[in-house]
Amino acid sequence: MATLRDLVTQRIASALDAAFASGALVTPDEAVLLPDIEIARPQQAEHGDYATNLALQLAGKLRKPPRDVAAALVEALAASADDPLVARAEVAGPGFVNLWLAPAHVEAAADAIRSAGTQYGRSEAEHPLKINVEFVSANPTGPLTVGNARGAFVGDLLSRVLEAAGHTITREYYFNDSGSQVERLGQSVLAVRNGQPVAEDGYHGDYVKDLAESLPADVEGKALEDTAMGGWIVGEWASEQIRAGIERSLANLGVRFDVWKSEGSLHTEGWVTQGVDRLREAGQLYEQDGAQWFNSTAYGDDKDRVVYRSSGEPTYFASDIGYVVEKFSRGFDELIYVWGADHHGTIARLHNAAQALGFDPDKVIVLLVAWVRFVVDGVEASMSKRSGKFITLDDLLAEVGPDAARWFFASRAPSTGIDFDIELARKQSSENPVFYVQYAHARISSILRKAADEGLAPADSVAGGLADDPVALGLAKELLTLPDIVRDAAKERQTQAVTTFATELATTFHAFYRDRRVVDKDDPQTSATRLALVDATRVTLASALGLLGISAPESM
RNA sequence: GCGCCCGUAGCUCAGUGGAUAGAGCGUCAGGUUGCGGACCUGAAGGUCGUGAGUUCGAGUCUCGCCGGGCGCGCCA
Repeated sequence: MATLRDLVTQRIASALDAAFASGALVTPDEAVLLPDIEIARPQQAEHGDYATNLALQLAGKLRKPPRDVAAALVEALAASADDPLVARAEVAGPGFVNLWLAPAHVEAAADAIRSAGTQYGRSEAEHPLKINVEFVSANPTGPLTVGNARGAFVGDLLSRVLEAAGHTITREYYFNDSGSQVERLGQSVLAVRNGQPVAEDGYHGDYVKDLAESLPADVEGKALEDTAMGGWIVGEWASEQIRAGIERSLANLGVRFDVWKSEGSLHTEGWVTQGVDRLREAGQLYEQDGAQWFNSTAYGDDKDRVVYRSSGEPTYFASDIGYVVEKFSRGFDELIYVWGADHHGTIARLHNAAQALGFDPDKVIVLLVAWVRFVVDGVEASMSKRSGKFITLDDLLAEVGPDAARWFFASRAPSTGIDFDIELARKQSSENPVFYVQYAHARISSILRKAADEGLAPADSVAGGLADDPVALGLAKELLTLPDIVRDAAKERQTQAVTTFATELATTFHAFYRDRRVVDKDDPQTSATRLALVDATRVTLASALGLLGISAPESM
């Protein structure tokens, strides 16, 4: 389904064709490559509902003053009051063409919002993709911290936006259940259970004590005292307990994963071997000092990378290679990795390996999420699972709730660092803009209840009811931009624009509410139209919030 | 040393190359004989780190510099 911006853009494109056909615009002797038509919503109302800089871009190529080109475009648009889409067009400034939408179109589109319901804002993708989004992927050696959790927010929000833009998403959690850290975890749990001190490089958090207390006398039928493998056995057990706990924490946040993939399974299922074999067949694998190296420098890396150590053990990178092969074997068009910024040094080798494996490296997309620093009383505090000092996702959700937490992360670019002060978060949560938006939704719900009590109902259609009221028309126009906002967000792979939209829409609604009486028994016809408009606003707010996984309360 | 990220109002942050750079919080001054005051109106507050360049037009693109962060392992 075409968005409003699509419709206006198409309209300008046909006007441009008409201008050339009529001779109003003429190309010089040589061929002219026409620019893509871009339109934007101007900041100022007097600049129209949409504006295009097409004439400015075309002027040089056509060797004609920008305002003359703009005038030819306006002429070709031949907009008039009874035009179905564009009611007015004019030349402005250095050569902008400003457009005003036809009220009848706005009214019809506002009606469509209400019939779309919670699906409003979603659109079909021109090229729907099957996308794998891998995120969080924190190893299960301790609860999720606020730092890990940022990836959970970013990954889930991104997935939601991509889904709304018409793509099919698989949410995936990748974890390592077989490394030496698992053994260390097991030894730490055993030490606590046996009343012994935990090794310096072990795990010290309170959760280790909890695990020790719930540790059964034997795991998988193996008594723990009489085996040198106790660390491993207990480690695997503890790791799974923690993984299940992480899954519960994420569920509290409203994040669910379609696939939990362990690194070990990539080996046992043969994907790593298959991937490395393909590199060897491609002639990009060689042996040196007893180790197997990937020829990453051939693709621009600053050094080659070890795949199998001289001990014969595979590296983490070997697993990555196998994982790329495994993921593409499931038919994904794109792989998105949400990684902590500290992993940026490994992006090049991943891309290079994908290319050497015969995949399009542009389909392997790594999004970096900046650090979250843990600040106490304005001073940075260390946060590590080993030391046991950290704020968990559960702590955060207990303090501020999932809605405020989601909004907090959704409204910031993933690439900017965050100093996270839990005291400040607690204090500010009541001032979180999310409540401002939710309040607008609750207020509308209340208005609709009040209207029903008084025997008033929203009109089936607002047709003919908005044109004469600039305040109502302005609100309606704002509702219509959500699908374009969502589509852009998916394209940019960022979600801030959705929170900005929701905040601005709430502001516009509150102003409308101040200036226009909605429930009015003395004027039932106007009241019915306004109730319909307000209901469309409610749907739009609920959609924008729902898109971010945030609730839209009927009262608060 | 090399690479990546960041630098916008007092604070936290938005800002697809476009017209007069915005929001929330904070500060100050106001607003309710009508539908939710978790609201609204107004004011103060900016050399967009800095210097060049590209462009009709730069917070946005390119290069240099300054400041902060993170990487640079046969760790994960």
